[in-house]
Amino acid sequence: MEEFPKYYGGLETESLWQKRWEEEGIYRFDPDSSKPVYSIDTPPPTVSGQIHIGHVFSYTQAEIMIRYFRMKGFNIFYPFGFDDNGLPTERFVEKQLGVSAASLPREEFISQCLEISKNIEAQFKELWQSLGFSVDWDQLYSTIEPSSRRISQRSFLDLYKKGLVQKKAMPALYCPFCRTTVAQAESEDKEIPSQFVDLLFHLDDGRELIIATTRPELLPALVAVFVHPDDPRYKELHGHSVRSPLFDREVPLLTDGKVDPEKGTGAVMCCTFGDTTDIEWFNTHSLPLRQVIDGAGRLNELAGPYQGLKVSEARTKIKDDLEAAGLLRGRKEIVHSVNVHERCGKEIEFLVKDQWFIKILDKKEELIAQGDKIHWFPDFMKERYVNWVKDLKWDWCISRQRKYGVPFPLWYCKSCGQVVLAKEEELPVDPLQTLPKDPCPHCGGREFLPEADVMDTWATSSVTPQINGRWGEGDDRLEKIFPMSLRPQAHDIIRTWAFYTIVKSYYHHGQAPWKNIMISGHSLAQNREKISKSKGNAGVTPAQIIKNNTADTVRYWAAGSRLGMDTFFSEEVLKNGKRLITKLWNASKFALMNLENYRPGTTGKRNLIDLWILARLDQLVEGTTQYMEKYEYGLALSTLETFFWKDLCDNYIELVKGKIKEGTEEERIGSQEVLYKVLWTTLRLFAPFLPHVTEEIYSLSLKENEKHRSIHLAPWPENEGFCLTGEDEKKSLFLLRLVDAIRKGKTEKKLSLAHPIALFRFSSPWPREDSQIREALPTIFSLLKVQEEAERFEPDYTFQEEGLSLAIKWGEKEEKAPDQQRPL
RNA sequence: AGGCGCGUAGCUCAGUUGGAUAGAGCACUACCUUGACACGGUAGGGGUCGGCGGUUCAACUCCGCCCGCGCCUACCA
Repeated sequence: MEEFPKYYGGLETESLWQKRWEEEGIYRFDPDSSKPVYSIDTPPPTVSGQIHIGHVFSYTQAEIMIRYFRMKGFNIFYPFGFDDNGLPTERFVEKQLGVSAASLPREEFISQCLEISKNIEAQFKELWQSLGFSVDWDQLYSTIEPSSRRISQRSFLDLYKKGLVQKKAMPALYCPFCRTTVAQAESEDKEIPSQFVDLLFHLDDGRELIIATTRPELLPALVAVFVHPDDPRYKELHGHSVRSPLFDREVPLLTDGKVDPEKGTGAVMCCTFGDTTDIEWFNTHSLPLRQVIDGAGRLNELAGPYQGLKVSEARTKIKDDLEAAGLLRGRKEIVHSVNVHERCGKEIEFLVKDQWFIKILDKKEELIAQGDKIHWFPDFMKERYVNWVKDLKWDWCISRQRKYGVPFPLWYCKSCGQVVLAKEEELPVDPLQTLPKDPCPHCGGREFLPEADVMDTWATSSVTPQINGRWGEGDDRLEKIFPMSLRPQAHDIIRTWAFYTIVKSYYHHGQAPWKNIMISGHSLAQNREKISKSKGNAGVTPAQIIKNNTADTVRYWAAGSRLGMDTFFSEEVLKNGKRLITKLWNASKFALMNLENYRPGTTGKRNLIDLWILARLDQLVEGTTQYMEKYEYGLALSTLETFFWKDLCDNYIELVKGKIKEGTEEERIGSQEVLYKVLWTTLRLFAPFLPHVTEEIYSLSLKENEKHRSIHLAPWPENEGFCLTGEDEKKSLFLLRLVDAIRKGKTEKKLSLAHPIALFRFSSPWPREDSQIREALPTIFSLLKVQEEAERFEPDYTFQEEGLSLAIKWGEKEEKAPDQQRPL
């Protein structure tokens, strides 16, 4: 056994172990192993800015579980990846460089993206390593690398051949600022101040009609006016037409039950398009299309004199002109919530564009059924998935009018206009760079137009199981790892990563991508708000927090709440973690001191105290294992912590000291064997949570005997069937009560726990000469300095409760020699 | 407005299928340097379990309504 240092090395020790784990490759996936495979589909973080403590919270919880499964004997496939293409990365790079993508040539912009991504990815990897993550870094992937692009394009071709993706012109969410369409998942709500204005319209017979709107700039896009069919105010107007102010266009007055008579004046403008209701009416009432906003967010020729103005400029100008013409009858300041693009915060418009859509709306039932086949932890998170799918209003639009991303593998034939797909062997292909080798299969044409859009970033990051499984790349990796065992992620991305990945796996393979999904909560900022890049409330960086506290301490914090629950970042909890690590170090050090003359494997005589801790240990193994099986790492840890601190340190280790020092050889070996077993088991139970300190203790002590290369490759402890029942159990608990009672006596009399007890007697429900109790007494007397048991004496202190009474005569405290006193 | 979750000691959180005086850590009080650990130990104070009603022999736990907070979705006339 090596020398056990007085103090634990903390950060330095951690980085040494991180390096050794990596060098020795102990977390590598072994494709030839006969163990059952456990594969993890880790969400590739988006390269779009700095990582914050919330990411650490979520990823650490998963990592703890993965360490558990490794110890349970699984062959772990734990890859890591980065999602480094698409709009999020583009926006990030634009910000970093202070340029817009449009102002740079495509090639140059892409090479800038790649360079900046590489830097960020290096930082990510360093951070994960500094937390001791047991990732197999040989499996590292990025969603922009050629094989990922190929698989992403293969995914598109497969969907195309199955008729699950189609190009169609229909209203889509469009961000004029980013100049691209976006998916429903990329829009979010934002409270924005606005003005509700009353406009004066005239009916065809000259009567007046007031309509309230927040978007007067859409007047040139007016296609109808709606009222509620039962609204008495407007009953007589049914069938008439309405003339719009300023633009002098005549549109029909129609009725629809969706109109809320309470809102505004109960009469509504329907423009193409102001909101989702407009789209609905456009479809249900077959209205004409009048699109006045262009891709740059400016009004077009349909707006007449307002052509070229931005939406916001046009809004002001049109209001001013209406006012001047006496057609604006009222203004009301309001704050309303508006759909904005999550990446830039700018208002989203609905524009009709020719876009590629993956079919969702007519597959909702099947997609919900797939979600149902996955085990969700915690189970209620499934509701969020189901609700999201149920409420979807759009098919999944995957066209992005951007530069950096995976291109569509197709061209359009110039003569017949048909789609010409790339061939499997050409992938990955950039249609802007190359042309089809063969003539158009539809008409034999030889000239082609490339599809210039790129795919939505999620079109790529939704195929992570396929990327990890090298789908279609000519080996059997996919069969080995798919469906993947676990998807770990936070609850905010159920609607994106989880949803899209389920869609893709179901469409490609007819099954859900994972067996289990664990959904973690968020780490909240001090004011109970979600931490997010846009709010800038992330606080201290994770790297700094680890530096200040060690990785094991940060992991302890991350494990400190139940799965799925949001938690605060808390210095307090970090402090507790540090205390635990120190205690673990000290307790191990002391246990090992007491094991110095013990030969592992030998057995001796056990007393009731030994049997009690073994029984508690089995309960602990049972309890923590059950919690881990339910992904309740937090409950497992707190059970473990309570056992370690209360049962092991405060009681067993204290009690066993005397027996090991003063007992017979048989007694000594009996307790040493138990102590060894308890220490080894406890360390392994702590290992997934505190991988560094447990590895360090293990390597300094038990490794010599246990022989596993790392504690993390040792098996998770099993229940060995120890338990105390009947009288044995009652007697063991009695002995612990006896210890408590004596401690209480000393404390009440304000004496040191080491204060000698000159004379002592006690009574129990068992005969005086009960051998099991007798055997355990020297241990207790040694700890509490009981010098002599006596029948008759005048006590200084007595204590009595059900089944236990005792009497004590205090002894004289020995003065310590000055040289024995602890130096300051 | 709908969905999901949360509301337990001053703070951070446990309390698994309803069952005796509701738990832990921090903080607080008193005492104790005990042979690993004062980043320790022993004892103690502190809670109308968000509110109201219901089911039950029994409710922190189940049901209904309400209040507060968070997240997701909807609401742009």
